[in-house]
Amino acid sequence: MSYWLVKSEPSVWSWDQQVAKGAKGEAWTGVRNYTARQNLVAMKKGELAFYYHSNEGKEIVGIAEIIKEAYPDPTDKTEKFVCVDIKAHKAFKTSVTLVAIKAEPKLAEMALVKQSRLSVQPVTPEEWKLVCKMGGL
DNA sequence: GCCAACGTTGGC
DNA sequence: GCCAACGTTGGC
Repeated sequence: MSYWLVKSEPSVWSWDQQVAKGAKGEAWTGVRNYTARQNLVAMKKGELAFYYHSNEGKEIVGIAEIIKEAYPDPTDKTEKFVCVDIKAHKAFKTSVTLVAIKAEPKLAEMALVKQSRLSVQPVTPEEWKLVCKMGGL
């Protein structure tokens, strides 16, 4: 069981829109980076991912679940990249801001802090537990 | 809106 | 296959 973190600009696709899709979920398309692609491919059905809002908010707002493993991204004309389907799993009671993450020494190694540009990242079990706690879950 | 960090492209 | 130029992301 691996844990992940996916990023979205709320102006493009927000948590609320994801929630509105319900159990059916939505294709997580638009990844055009090979490191992120590798992470997408490694995702297994049923695994969980933090849902992070970049630019606006800069906070983790909830948890999504992978409901379909990697397949070719229909929005990619070059046919090199893949996407997965995810659905909203659980909202945080309180969102965990980037500021709060940076203020927590145990989270200093998070990819979110170290590789801020990577849009699909792995999260360690320790980080997962702590961030869930900070989010009120 | 600026700029640093980083990924990608293309000429050699 | 290196590396300079360029484009993009995302925090501030």
